[in-house]
Order: sequence, then C-alpha cells, then structure tokens
Amino acid sequence: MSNSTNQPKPDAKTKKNYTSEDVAAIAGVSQSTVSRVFAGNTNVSEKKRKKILAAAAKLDYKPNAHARSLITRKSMMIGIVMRNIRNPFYSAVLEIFHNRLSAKGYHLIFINSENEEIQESEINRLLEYNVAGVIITDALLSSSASQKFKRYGISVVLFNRYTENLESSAVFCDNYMAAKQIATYLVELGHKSFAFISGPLDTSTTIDRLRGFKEVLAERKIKDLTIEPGHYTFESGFRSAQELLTKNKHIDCIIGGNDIIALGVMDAVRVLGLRIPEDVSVVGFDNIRMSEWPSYALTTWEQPLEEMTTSTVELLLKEIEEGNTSSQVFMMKGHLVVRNTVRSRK
Amino acid sequence: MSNSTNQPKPDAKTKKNYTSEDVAAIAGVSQSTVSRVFAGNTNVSEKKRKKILAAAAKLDYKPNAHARSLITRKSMMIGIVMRNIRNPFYSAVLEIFHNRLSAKGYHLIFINSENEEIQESEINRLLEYNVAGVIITDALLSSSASQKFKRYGISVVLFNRYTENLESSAVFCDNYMAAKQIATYLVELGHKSFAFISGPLDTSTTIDRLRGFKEVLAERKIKDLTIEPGHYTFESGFRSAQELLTKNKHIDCIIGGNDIIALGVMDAVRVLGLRIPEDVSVVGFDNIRMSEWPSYALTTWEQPLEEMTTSTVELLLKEIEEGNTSSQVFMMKGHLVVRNTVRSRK
DNA sequence: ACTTTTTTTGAATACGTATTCATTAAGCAT
DNA sequence: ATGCTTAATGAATACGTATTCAAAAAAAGT
Repeated sequence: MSNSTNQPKPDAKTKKNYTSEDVAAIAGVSQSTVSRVFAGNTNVSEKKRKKILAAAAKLDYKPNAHARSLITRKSMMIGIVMRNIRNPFYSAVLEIFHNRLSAKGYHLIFINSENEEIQESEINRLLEYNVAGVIITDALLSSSASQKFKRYGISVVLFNRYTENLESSAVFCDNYMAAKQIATYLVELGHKSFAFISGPLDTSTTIDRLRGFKEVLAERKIKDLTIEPGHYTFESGFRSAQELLTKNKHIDCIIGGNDIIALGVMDAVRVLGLRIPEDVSVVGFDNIRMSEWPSYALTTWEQPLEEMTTSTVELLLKEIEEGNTSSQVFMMKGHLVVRNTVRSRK
Repeated sequence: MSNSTNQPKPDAKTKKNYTSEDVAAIAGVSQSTVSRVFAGNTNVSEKKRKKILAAAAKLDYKPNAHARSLITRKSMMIGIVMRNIRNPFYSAVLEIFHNRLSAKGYHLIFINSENEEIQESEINRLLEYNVAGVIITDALLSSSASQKFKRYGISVVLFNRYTENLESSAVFCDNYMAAKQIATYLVELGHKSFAFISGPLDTSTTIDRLRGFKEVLAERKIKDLTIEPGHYTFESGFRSAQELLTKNKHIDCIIGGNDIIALGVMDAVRVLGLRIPEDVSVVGFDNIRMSEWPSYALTTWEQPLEEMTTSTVELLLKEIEEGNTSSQVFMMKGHLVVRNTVRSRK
C-alpha cells in the first residue's frame, strides 16, 4: 500500500470535539447551565436556553455520552444476547427490540453466539460498559449470566427462556400448553405414528414442548413416537426427516421443534417423493414469515411476537427506570395457525 | 408514585462498583500501577502485577469502560447501520461482522431502519458515544452520514454500497459486471422475453444491476424487457411477478433484484400454475442459504460474503488503529451458481 | 565502591459531564 | 418601598481511568 507517501497527518489530532465549556463561553453562561439544558430536567430561563442552544448549534456540539455515563452511572445502552440470528424468528425479534428501544433513546449492543465461552467473555465486556439492562434471548448460560448481571445491579429480562429459580424476569410462550394443543389437534385428526424433531435438549423451550407433546400421547395411549433431537436449523430438520422416513415408512406426522426445522422436514419429505399433507403431516412452531410462503403453507403455532417483545421491553424499562427489583414472569398463550400441511387421517 | 413509603432503598446505592483505587489499596500500590496493568501496554514488575491481579480477582474488579473512553477518547464500539435485517442476506452479514469484530474486542451497536429520519437521529447518538468506527450496510443516507462521521474523525466503511465522490472506503460486489454475466448467460440460453423485478431505484446496487442487464440486452438487440421496481422483499417479488405474468403471458425469464425477491417470484409463478424452469426461468442475486433449499434450488449470483466482510473489517480496523485516512474501494467479483431454475430455450 | 543507565513507581492532572450548595435575581404580596 | 418566597445561576466537586513527569529503585558498567 502507498503508506510511503507521508502526508502530515491531517486530522486525528485536529479533530477538536467541542465541550459544554466551549458552548458556555460563547453563550456567556457557566458550564453548569449548559449541562442543565442538555440534561433536560432542571430549570433554565428561556432567554439563556435560547442562547445556549444557538451556541451549541453553531459548534455542532454533542454531549459526550461517556462523561455523562461516568457521572450518572447509567448508560443508555442495552445488551441483547442472542443465539442464532440466522433464524428468521430471531431476526424479527431483533428488529422489533431495536425499534422499541431505539424509540426510547437506548442503544442496542448486539451479541450473538452459539458458543457459550465467547458469550461469557462478551458479557464481561458488557459489564465494563455498564449497560443499563440486558435482554437474553433463548441463549445458553442464562442462569449464571443473569446472576452475574444482578450482582452488578444490572436489570435482566429473559426472552423465550426462563430459569428454574425465577430470579430474573422472563417472558416466554407457554410452550408446554402449546405442545399439548398441537398434540391434541393431531391425535384428534387421526394421526397414529408421530415423530418429533426437536432442538437441543438442554433448552427450556425444547424441554417444555417435548413434555407437553409426550404427555398428550401418553394420555391417549399412543406409543408410536420417535424423538429426534437436533438443532434449530433447516439442515437439522432436513437430515433428521430424511433418516427417519427412510427407516420408518409408516410415520404419518412430523412435528418440528420450530418452523425452520419444519421447513427442512417438508423439503426432505418432498425430496423423498412423498406428499404433504397427503402422505405426511408437518407442524412447526413460531409462525415465521416463511411459513406462510405458498411453497410451504405450514401449519404452525404462532408465538405472539408483538406482545412478547412489548412486555419484555416494558418489564426491562420498568426495572431500569424504577429500580424495580422484584422479578416478574409473563407467560403468553399463542395460538394454532392452520394452513395446508396437516390433514385428517380418519 | 409511592415516594412516601420511604424505604432505605435496598440496592441502587449499595451496588458498590469497585475501582482501580480499591484494587490499589488492597495490593498496596498506587492507582497508576493498577491502571497500567489493565491498560496492558506499560511495564510493571512481575511481583506487583501478580498482587494486583489477585486483588482484582478478589473484588471482581472490572475497569470502567466509560472512564477509559473518556480519557483515551476512543471507544471500543463500532456502529453497524443496516436497512433490512429481516433479509437473510443481512442476518448473515450481521452474524459475520459480529464474530469478526467481537474477536477483536469490539462491541457492535446495532442500528436497523428503513426510515431515513430515524437513522439520522440514531447516528447522532452514535456520535455521542464516540464510536470508533461505523459500517454502513446498504443503508440510505450513506453519503451525508459518512461525511458527518468523517467530520468527527470517525472511520466509515460502506458495505454493499458506494457513494459517487468516493470519500469513504467501500466494499461491494461488482454488480454491473455480475448483471452483465447473468444477462449474457440467459440470452445465450435462448431467452427472448425478460422481466427484471428490482429493488428500490435509488440504491446503487439496484442501479448497477439494472444497468448491466439493460446494456447486454441492448447489445443483443433484445427489446422485450419489462422493469418492475419494488422492494427487496418476498412480498414485493411475489406481487410483481403475479401482475406481470397475468398481463404478459409470454415472459420466459424473470430476474429478481435479490434472492428474496426471486423466491417470491418463484412462488407466484407456481401459484399461477406455471412451472419453473419449464415455463419460466428465474434468477436471483446473493445466494442466501434458502436459495439452495430443495423447494427452490434457485440459480443465482453468489456474492463472496466471506471475502467482503473480511475486507470490510480489515479496512475499518486499519483506519481506526492506524488513523489511515485515505479511502479505499474494494470491488469483488462473485460468480454464478447454477441450480435448477433456468433452462435452455433453444 | 560509585556512576550511569534503565526500569518501576506514585503524585498529580485531565478527560467532559452532572449535581450540590450557596448565592443572586426575580416574583409577589403587603 | 419592604420583606418573603421561589426560581435561576455559578463555583466547586466527583465520576474512574490513562498518562506525564519527576523521583526512587534496580540493574549494569567501571
């Protein structure tokens, strides 16, 4: 590279950032008064306020957020910890959280990782920046991490996940009931041979969904259930379904642990030359946008995304702004969205 | 509010954050020395370093990043401005940027918005936090925003987008050449009647892709080209294709401005009872993961995502760490990925 | 042993804001 | 006018770190 052509380093040192004192000097007031105007909450005479704002505009002055955070011990940053942003469900979640929190003046620090250790180290960095709050989305390590945040006085809300001890606020869908309703629906339509292709067995969502499903089948004395754990990805659903269907010809119904898995299942079924729903029924979980694409038209369980995100933000902001320490748990309902991937077998 | 029930405010005041002075006191050294250990770069005797680290561990001490940023005038935060995180291409982009930058110790401040004004206000907030750098991804407002950042001495790299004056570094795919190659490929396979369903006409990607495409058709004396501008979404592609195909029966080839559009096109074609590629060929742009799902198997142009993100990060970090001011432009190649949505018509 | 050089160390200061406290100006009733 | 209450203001200080500068300690050279 042409680093040799040594110019005299134009900026870097020159980039003078104006401070509240500069503004004060121009406006003919004290730094305190400038600060009061930009902090917003205290009284300043209209006359001086005008002068100050004019001076600030002239210099294109912006308060230094680090200095502010240092003195107030509050930052306007919120950490959002995710596990799989490539899952469209979480892309949507991220978008919504961003819109909501941005409207309230908060910045989002985004953390995504399937790897627990990376997350740990990043969480330490969140602590260094004194984030106002953290949303942990279906992530690993929820419990140890949220304890850590709590210890530092940082509010945490778990989204789509909860911990046993209920020490953190949490918002999630009643996955257990949802799975029961799905199971009931399928059983009553006459399905006999079930396969459940789940996500990782160490997440609360997976556990609850599986539990509800198994319970209903047990009640109805149906023993023909294969459980295939995997990951919450298309490929995982595809491969599991492929294996399952080549081994076990008479399966008439496959439930995906989430929609992405279910879409993978659908493609596997089709590649094998079977038809949906004529030969096999498929059900998903989440109701992501792709589920309604005509090529899939997946019957699935809708998580009430708007309500869930709204509650999460409300909870978090209440904890942050009111110092509310008592943790609350919101369990949402959701509902079945019937499309074209299930059919009666009676 | 129940301010009257005056409890002694349990935490909030109690949540003592330990400082470098506390560590210094325990370790029996000065604050300066503690700082030196955590800043990393200067000499401290091995003996004291050990003592200090032990004391720090005991208190679970973490340096305050705001204080650090205030004094160093550098933050370890990078703003990433996006336009449509729901497009899987950008979910992937975000994930990769996060992995790369997180590994280097940077935090990502995520900004997503289709609305230009919201972005403006958020960008001001980025400035308040003194971000070290900014990646602007296919966003609106690139040029005015990047100028603003530059004025504050903040490094900017544009991703998948460039501005005319070339004042900012930029990394993008050679969309013009790519479109030419796609067009040539389709023409040589004997297609006669083209439709191009594009994204918004005010983005450089759209413009370049359209230009390349039109040029080739003009060279080959093909006049039968319909251009349908829309958005980079499934619905947009779906609706445009539906309209187009009901009006204009003899179209034998539809090009989507990106993959999501192309997938929408495919579903529209199928809903109308036509077959791909027998009746209509479809081509996309990006090569997102869904393109290879068996239900679509979309022929598309692959953007070299890894190389593009790697270059972007390298460029940005070089500018940040070396104060490199000369802007560089990387134009990548990409290549056609042939699957099952195009067929010869000769 | 005593310089001379190099490495460590601590005291002091700066970064840019918010906030307390005392002071001054303004508002208002008499 | 006078007193009295309220609002507006500035000086001083704190937040927690990095860094400069001078002093002290250690190492090296003779």
